[in-house]
Amino acid sequence: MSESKDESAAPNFVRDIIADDLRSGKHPQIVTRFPPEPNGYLHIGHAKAICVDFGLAKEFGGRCTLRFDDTNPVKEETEFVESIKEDIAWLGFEWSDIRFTSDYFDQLYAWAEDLIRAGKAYVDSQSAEQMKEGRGDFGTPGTNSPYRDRSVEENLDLFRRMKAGEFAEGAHVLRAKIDMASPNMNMRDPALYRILHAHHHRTGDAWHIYPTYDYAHGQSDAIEHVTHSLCTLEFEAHRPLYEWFIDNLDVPSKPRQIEFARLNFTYMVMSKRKLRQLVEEDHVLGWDDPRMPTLSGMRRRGFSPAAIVNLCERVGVSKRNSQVDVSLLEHAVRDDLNQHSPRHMGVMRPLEVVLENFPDDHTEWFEAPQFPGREDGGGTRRIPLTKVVYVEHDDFMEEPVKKWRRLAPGVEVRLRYAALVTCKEVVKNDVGDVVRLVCTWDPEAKGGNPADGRKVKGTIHWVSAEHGVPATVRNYDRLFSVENPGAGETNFLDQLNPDSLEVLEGARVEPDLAQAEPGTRIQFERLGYYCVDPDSSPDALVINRTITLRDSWAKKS
RNA sequence: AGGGGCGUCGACAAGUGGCUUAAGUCACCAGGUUUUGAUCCUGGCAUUCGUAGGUUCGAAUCCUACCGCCCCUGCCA
Repeated sequence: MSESKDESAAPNFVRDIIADDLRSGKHPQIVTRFPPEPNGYLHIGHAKAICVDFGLAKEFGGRCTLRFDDTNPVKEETEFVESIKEDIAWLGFEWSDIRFTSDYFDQLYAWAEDLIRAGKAYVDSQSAEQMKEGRGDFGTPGTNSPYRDRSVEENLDLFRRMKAGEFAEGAHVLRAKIDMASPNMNMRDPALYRILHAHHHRTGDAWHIYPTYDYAHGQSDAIEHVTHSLCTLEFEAHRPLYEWFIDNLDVPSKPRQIEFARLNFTYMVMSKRKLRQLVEEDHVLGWDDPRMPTLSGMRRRGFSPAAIVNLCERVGVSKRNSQVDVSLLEHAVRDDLNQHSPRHMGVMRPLEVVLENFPDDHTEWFEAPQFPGREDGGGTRRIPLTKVVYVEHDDFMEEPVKKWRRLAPGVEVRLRYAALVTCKEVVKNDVGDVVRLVCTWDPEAKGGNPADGRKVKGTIHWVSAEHGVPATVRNYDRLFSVENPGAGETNFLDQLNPDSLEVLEGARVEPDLAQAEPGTRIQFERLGYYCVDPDSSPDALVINRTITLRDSWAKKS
């Protein structure tokens, strides 16, 4: 059991730390937490954090709590709480508890008074601008606030009145009394509480002061007995402060903060600001637009949770700022979909083919495996062949290039699983477009196996004109056309890929797809992986292309 | 400028003084199988670990200096 786990789990420094702590007996069991701020949708970057936080807890038999970091009522909404829960569950993880930092507001407040009584916090009445000036610079130490030496009594009185709502926003702020000359800016008397007369999504109007992230996070971890508080690199400089609170307060446990690099991909933007801009300025159709790197977008696109979890394991955990090649994501998606998506045929741009020697009004049925690669075929589906079929327009070339293995005048190809046909005639319209092919079929080669054993190189997909079901297919491609959207002086919006969405209204697909439920993931053979969109209905199929199959032929040409 | 991090193949990433004349994955290249030009299989792909010195019988791993990149001056998280 543990051996197979070791094989799949690549070593990383966080795993090492946890394993050491467990081995040494520092902790009998580990506790982690995933602490999203409920102010937006989760994206693929969060998926990595989820895999690390929940995944490591699961792997080592510990627990992970889901804690909404709701210390800023002006930015947070309940709507996001639900979508975050849905996304985590979709990825397959279970939280041991759901908590909110706001659950701890009373305790946090009590600790703040403790700090004041210990002479380690004070109410500053400077303006934000004055505080900024007093903070100094990277090179120069800050200066103490003129309010820094207020008495404990005065501080307590002021702080309580802040809490009671007696002051305007910005009038006062509670600060830790640490060191205005610290080379670490975070230690120059950081703010603990600010006055905010805002309605909180959970505590309503009960509070007029709210704790800052720095003041709330570590203590919340301590309350939950978190052993390993895993976060991203930008919090590294906050760790001394995190520890200062833990050391100066009577907290129930001593969590350890460990930072690791966030996940970035080529051809993507991940910042909340940019994602919001894409949605609000209508560059995409919403937060769950299949081109978005949000988990809801990827879900709608057809990415499977297993693919995303596998990807995170492949990417690993380190402290290096890095940007992962999207091809790694694409590989993870194809790898999982290849194993789990039943095969079907669908013609994106239909070209009519008439089998002239095929009996009129006749339907020939064939059985085709759902998973041709598997030994047992993974089950079968039935597909009808009729006199008129559609093939992919791209699969015909009047003047074939060298090494062409598809339809062309005089050439014989296989209609996958069904027949061998030879192109006899090309019919064009007034402007010279090919509108129809007249072919013959070999009645002796049912299923596509020639009686004489002759080699037929090309196999193409097709759909019966009579039985095929019309569908709208939405082909998605990467949202940006450059590896680093917005790098340097450029505006990322100028680098949107104009072809990120292509809508095909006239596709025809196998009849057994007519009743497919939204969310159904399939492969259209020779094309790619697809997923039935939520917009789909039995009389108006809408299918999203998740990702194409690899195509070494297209690459060559 | 001060502080905190990080630099191993095109992209991720193992490795923490000898079993490494540096794992694995993606990408890429070359073959094979194939009723998906898919999958699958095989082979190739860093004499070198940011650079320069040093310690050592022996260094990607230790020391020194230098170079580069990222983060930090919100009453955001």
